[in-house]
Amino acid sequence: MTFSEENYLKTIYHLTWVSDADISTNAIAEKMETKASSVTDMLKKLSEKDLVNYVKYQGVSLTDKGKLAAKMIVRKHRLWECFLVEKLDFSWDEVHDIAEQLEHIKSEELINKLDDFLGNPTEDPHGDPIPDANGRIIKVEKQLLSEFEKNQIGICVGVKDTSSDFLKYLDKQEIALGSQIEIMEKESFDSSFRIRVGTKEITISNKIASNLYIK
Amino acid sequence: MTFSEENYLKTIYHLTWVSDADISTNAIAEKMETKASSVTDMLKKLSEKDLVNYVKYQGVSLTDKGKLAAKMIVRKHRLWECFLVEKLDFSWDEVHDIAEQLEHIKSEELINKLDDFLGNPTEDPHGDPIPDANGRIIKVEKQLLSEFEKNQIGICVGVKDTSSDFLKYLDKQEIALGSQIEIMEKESFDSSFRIRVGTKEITISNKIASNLYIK
DNA sequence: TATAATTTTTAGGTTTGTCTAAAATTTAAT
DNA sequence: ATTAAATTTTAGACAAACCTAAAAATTATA
Ligand SMILES: [Mn+2]
Ligand SMILES: [Mn+2]
Ligand SMILES: [Mn+2]
Ligand SMILES: [Mn+2]
Repeated sequence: MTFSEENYLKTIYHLTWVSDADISTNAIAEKMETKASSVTDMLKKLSEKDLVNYVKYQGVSLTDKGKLAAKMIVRKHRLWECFLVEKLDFSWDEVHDIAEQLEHIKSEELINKLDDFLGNPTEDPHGDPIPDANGRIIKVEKQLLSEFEKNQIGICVGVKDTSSDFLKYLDKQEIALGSQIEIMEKESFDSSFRIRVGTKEITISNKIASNLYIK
Repeated sequence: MTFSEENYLKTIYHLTWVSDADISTNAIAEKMETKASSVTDMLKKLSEKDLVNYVKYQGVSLTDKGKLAAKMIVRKHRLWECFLVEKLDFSWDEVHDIAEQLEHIKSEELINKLDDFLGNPTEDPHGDPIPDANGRIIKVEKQLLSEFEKNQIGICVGVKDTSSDFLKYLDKQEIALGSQIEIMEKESFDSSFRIRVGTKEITISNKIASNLYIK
């Protein structure tokens, strides 16, 4: 399996995670910053290899084989991110691009030993679940902070947007995974929030609140 | 720089390490298990990028720029081998192929943090020197066991052949880096050796002796 | 439902790195 | 110094992964 094939599978997997329906050629092209015609070429190839169910003009979905392959790539990506943060002291906004490279290293033994070395973590530095060696995922129920109401209290357990910009903003506001967050006020006009993080009280926009997972 | 370009540079570097003279197209082709015509194509490209000095029909050598690039790849290869052996508990005969992949991961910060994490080792699991971040190498003088004479005593500090077969043979004979080796007898007929490793006394062929570095 | 807009596919082309076969050059052997 | 052998380069082709432009199919709109 080539890097390119792996990247397509992973993209289809991620798009399916949020929508669940069949994925369109254009959705893949946009996410991968490539052209629709290139996507069509690749879908034919992946279909040939029984990694996706593809019907011309009708969108695409992963086969069981394709889904497992995609999960193994995601597993590698997230385990490497853990390694970078926990062992090499990278911050959570620096690891994604390096993990994009490391996720393509081919060795089952390597990834399983890395998993053990890290103490078999179930979540990566952004709160996303790590599939085990068989592709099983422990799904933790979590809500967006934006769906919370006044006086509710929760723990920050994940981020939806994992861009460096957003993560650095959270660092600045001292919001991290595990932080306790209390809703002090929800402004009805713009759906912004006044929240308490630890001892500090701050105001965050709805856009921020829509990218923080709370439990 | 592509994987392929990096592999060519590394190969030229390794061939130069042993012979020092200009490297022939065929020598590269043989080492990389590819065709001479492919090598010619690549040499033109590397020459265009000022990574090698290439004169048609006359062989090739690395420029300073090319040599530094090659050293950085070797640095990555050997640091990853250290990581695999020391942190993930791989044995020294299992790490080369995985390191062949890992050496192409692009991130200066990653490799320097890995270097620190490992305690800035100067040698990899096979006794080969690890270039530092500036490309400097600490060369340790070492001789082949085959050049030793009766009654001499030394410490095994490296292997010339790093094939899995050879390394497994050494494991079986309980010869490892750091083992003390004493020449009990040198057979003039076939240049085989009777040696003592620790408490055990064994006979090794000249071929084995020609692949063990002693200090 | 006919037409317009959008999406998707096809057709044909480019780049990278490989190959085979033939030509050019160098090296070795009379 | 020729000729023969080996090495190296060139010429032309191919697969992978991408592209642009045009055609086909689907979806939305009047
Ligand atoms: Mn990531
Ligand atoms: Mn992540
Ligand atoms: Mn190696
Ligand atoms: Mn090594």
